[in-house]
Amino acid sequence: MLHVDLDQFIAAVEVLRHPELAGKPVIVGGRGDPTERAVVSTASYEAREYGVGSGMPLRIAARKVPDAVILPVDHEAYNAASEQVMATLRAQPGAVVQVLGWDEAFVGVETEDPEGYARRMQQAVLDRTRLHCSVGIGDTLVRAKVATGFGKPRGVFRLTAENWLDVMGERPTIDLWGVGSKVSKRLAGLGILTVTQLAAADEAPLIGEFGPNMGLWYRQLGRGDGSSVVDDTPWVPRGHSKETTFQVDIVERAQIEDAARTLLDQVLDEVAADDRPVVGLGLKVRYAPFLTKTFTKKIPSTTDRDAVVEKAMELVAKIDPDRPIRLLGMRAEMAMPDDAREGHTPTRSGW
DNA sequence: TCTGGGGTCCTAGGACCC
DNA sequence: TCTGGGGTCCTAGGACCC
Repeated sequence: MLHVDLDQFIAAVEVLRHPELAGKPVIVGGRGDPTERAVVSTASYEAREYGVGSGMPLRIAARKVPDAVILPVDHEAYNAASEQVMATLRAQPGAVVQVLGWDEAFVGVETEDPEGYARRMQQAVLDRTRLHCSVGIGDTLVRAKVATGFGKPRGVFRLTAENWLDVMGERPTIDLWGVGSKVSKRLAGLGILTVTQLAAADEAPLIGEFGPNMGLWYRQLGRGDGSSVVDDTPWVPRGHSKETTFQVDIVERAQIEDAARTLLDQVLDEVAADDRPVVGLGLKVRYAPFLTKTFTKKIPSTTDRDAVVEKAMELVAKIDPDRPIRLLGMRAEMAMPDDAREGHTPTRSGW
C-alpha cells in the first residue's frame, strides 16, 4: 500500500494564496501574533532551517527567525485544500483511501508498478491542487508510513520486510511511528536503543514494562510488522472537545464558570450537529506548565443540554479554587451508533 | 511569560457484584 | 470469626498522533 503526505501542507497552502511569500521563511500559528501564548502549526522549509518546527512556542520561533512572515491559522482554507487532495486520491484507479489527517492518507491499491502509480498520483495532486506530496510504499501500513519520511520532499520511497532493518535498524526507537519521547526513554532503560534491538528484544522485559498489549506491540513496530489493510470505513468521532489557553491566567470563580460554559456550549453545538446523545464528560485544567489535571464523568445517555450542563458543573466544582488557571478544556463523549465500526478495531495493536 | 488544539487508545486501581 | 477470586465498570492519568 501507499502512504501520501503533503509537503509542508499548511505553509504551502498559504504560499499559494500569497505567492509573494514563496522562498521566504513562513510560520503559521495561533492568531499570527508572536506575543501571544500560541505554538507553531507549520513552518516552511526556509523557516525550518533556523530550527523552527511545529509545536514550538510562537514567541520562541519568532525570536529564532526575526524576519519570518507569521500568519494566523485558517482552518477553513486547509479543510478546503485537504478535501481537494483526498478527492484526487480517491479518483485514482483502484484506490481505497483512508484519511489520517488534513494532509495525510493511506492508499490501498493492487499494482505491478507502485512507483509508477505513486508518481502519477503525485502529478494528479499537483495538477489539481498545485500542492506537492511525498509517497511511501510499503508491505505494511507502518512501513509505508515510515517510508514517506525518506521520500520527502516530493519523492517516493519503498520500505518492505526486505530493506526495513537495513534502512531503519540503526536508528533510535523514537523514529518509529507510535514511539514518542517517554516510551523511547523507557525502552532505553531496558537497554533498547535502536530499532534492531527493539525488533529482537525479549518479550518478558517489554511486557513487564508496558504490559502484554503494548509491550508486544512495540516490538512489532520495531519489526515494521502489522496490518496491511487500508480501511476506508467512514470516520465516526467518539467525541468533541474544546480548550483554550488564557493569555493571562484566570482565578475568579465566576470567570472560570463562564469560560467553562462557553467551551461546553461550543462542544455541544458540535455534538448536536452530529445528532448523537452525550454519554460522558471530561474537563481538563492546567494550573501551570506541567500541572494539568483531568476529570471525567460518565452520565446517562442524553440529548438534553441542560442536563449535560448540570453534570458538567459538577466537574467544574472540582477545580482547585486557590490556583490560577492557564488552560481550560471541555470534552463530550458521544454514544456510538449501533454497529458502527463493527469488525474494525482501530486500536494501535490492530495495526 | 516556555508548552495549541483536536483527537484516539491503553492501563492502573478502586468500587462493586456474585 | 474471617475474608477468596473473578469479572466488570468507572475514573484518573499517561502517551501518542497530526
